[in-house]
Amino acid sequence: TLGDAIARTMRMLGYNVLHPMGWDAFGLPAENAAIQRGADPNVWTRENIENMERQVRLMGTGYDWSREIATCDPEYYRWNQWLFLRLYERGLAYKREAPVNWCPNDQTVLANEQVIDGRCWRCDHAVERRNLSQWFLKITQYAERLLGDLEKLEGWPERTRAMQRNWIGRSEGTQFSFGVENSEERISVFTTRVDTVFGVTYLAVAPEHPVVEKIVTNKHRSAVREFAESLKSRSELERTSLMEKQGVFTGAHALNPLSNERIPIWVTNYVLAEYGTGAVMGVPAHDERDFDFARKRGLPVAQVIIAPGTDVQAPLQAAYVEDGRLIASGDFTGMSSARARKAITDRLAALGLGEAQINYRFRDWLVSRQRYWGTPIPIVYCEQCGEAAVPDDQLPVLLPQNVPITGEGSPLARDPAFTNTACPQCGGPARRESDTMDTFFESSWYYLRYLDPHNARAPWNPEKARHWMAVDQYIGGAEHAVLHLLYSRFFYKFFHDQGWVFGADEPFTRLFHQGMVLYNGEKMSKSRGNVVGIDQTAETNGVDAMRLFLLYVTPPEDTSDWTDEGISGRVRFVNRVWRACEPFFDRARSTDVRAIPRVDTPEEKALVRAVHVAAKSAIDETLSRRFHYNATIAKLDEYVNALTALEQSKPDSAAVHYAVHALPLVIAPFAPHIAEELWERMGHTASVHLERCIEPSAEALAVDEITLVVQVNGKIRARVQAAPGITEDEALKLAMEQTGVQAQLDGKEVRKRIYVPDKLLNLVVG
RNA sequence: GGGAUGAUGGUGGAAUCGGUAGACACAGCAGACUUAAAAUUUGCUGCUUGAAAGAGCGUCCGGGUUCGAGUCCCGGUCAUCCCACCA
Repeated sequence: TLGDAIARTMRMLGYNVLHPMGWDAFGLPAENAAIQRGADPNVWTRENIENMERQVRLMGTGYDWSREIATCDPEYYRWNQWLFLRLYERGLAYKREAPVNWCPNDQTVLANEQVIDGRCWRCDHAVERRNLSQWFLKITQYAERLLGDLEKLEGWPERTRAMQRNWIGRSEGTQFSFGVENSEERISVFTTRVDTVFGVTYLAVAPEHPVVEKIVTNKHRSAVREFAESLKSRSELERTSLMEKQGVFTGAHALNPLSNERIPIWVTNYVLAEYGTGAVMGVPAHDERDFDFARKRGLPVAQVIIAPGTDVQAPLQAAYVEDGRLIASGDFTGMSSARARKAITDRLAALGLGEAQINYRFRDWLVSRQRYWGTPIPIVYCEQCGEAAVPDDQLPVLLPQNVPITGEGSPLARDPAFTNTACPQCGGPARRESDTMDTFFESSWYYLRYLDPHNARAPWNPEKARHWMAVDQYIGGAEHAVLHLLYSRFFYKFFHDQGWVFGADEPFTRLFHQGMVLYNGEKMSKSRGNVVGIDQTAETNGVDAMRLFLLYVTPPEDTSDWTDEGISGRVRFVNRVWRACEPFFDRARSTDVRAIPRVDTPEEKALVRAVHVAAKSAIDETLSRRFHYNATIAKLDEYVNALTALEQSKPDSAAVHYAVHALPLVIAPFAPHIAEELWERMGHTASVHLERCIEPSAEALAVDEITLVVQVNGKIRARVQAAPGITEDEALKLAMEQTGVQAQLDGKEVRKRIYVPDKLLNLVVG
């Protein structure tokens, strides 16, 4: 509804608006329906699209249906496969074994972005860690650009940019290695606080770290294994948030490369295998986690940083994590933390042991799924040639029909008709990849397909992208901040690098997050059984009243609550509009809506003004990209209230004629049905939606009289009516006549006067 | 722990630049119309005080800047969202 009101207003302002609609149709809901009711996902999805499209059309949304797309259509997903192969050719899609998120309920792996607080974004089931060989997209190669270009996205909400910044999680530090005593092994660590390196009293290593097996002493081997096993059975959720810091000694020691101190190596549960190097230097004096762990394990605390201005210290009661000045740090003693970080990194680099390093918290995007209802990944595995791409001329790799879906294991893997194929290189027997793509793959580029939806030779024509892109106004929920909106930026930058799109390398110039719609304070969902029957509500209240209500309850970025009482105000409004116009139906085209009528009385003048105030509000809210149509609709209320009132007393007034005939034009973007009906009944033959909107006129917006606020010492003491443009002296004269003002002045001297023309006069007295 | 955003009547909200706080609507109350109800319509509706005119208070709390603060600054509380044993 919001997008439609924007598109309609822009169109009536004379812009060429592309307002398309498509269906993100692959994904788990269809597959789950198949499991639960034995439905064919294909049929189920088509039925859903049909029903949703019917409802969207019912709401009077003016999409360009000739550009409609559905991602489950082979016409669409063949280009998914095509794009996947381009990424593959350029090394941006790769298969690798790695610890990944596994949802045991949905029986598939998930991207990190799809794990919310350790749970599956779809079914809320706790996610497990598994080592699996999976397809990834190298989004981390674009980390720096994805992060840096956030600054350029001034049309995006700050919170979304902050979320992406958080998610990318850049951190600058130093990576360097410790030698292991009596071993050739070295253990690399990453730290942002290399200035604390002389305070290292132990090394902490993740249990999965490959070095563990190599360095653990026989005496400690069984304890370490037992510890690692005990962690394996726990979900990531338990490991991170619910468990205390634990650890076991490996029996091995490392050597601090700068101090040559001998330090114990521990395996701990609080070091993550996937971040940084999987190993951390333990500095209890200057890191809260390390302090906590050292205390539990009786490890020494060695302070090497002191707060500026202090010198000797009692034993630390808590970690001192601030920057400061180095002590007991060899050559570096006395330096500030900032200087020391650079100097120590340089020294480590000179020794060939390390270097400055930038780490990102986010990982490559895991795109393969062990599910049926998605785009097949166009790769085959040949016994002779290994992994091979499906050639472009064999696309699309069609998703087979009538595959049994049980919810156990990958459906495609069990379908020999699908998996058995010939190797595109040697022609020998080969097996197709049975995983499908994450649905976010499709949704990362669909906006480009809208430009060229029926192109059979390419996903889109670059010249069309040159003409239309980037998207001027993107509307979507905030829940996609680190999913769809990040992936799309990545894809678009890739397309830009390939020369498939031009100009800015960002797909969405302006982004607006629309709030959710609640029903009586509850989230609408099928599982709660409280989805408002659109058909039924439309039946009782009318579509235009629904549209108006959705825009009116709350500013569009906020969560709105659908209440059955609330909509009655809009139903009344629509009825009032009709009643106000009804008497004019038979007086066809009696008024030129482009000519502002001459009026005599203040009431008539006020009505003409109300028309222009409302028209201006719609335009201002649109062009300012604020979209607070709730304020615009309030002004429509005032417009119609003024019209109804004057129609009672002076039904033949030129102002009433004007206001009646202008009304369809002003409400057209918000209540398109009644607007069209009224327009026709007033004798117009062409659609109101092809008209230009009413251009706000300064003359019509001008007022004859203003209310001047008179303050004494900043407190309001009187309000006086005056003509606009009144001079300060005249205003003062008027003000002094007011008894309330005189009482406050009480003969005191006016020290200062502040005059805001046509608004306010403030008298400051001693 | 870090980050972002917010807090205005019984309710949703308005006040876009520092200049009339509460527009507009919902709910409520009282009246008109009606046999009655619905619909429609008129009036009232931030709090305290007052018969009224009016006066005082009032935008989460405490400070500050300013002639003037819902709006700007500092400190705090609470709420929502994001990240988080990220080294």
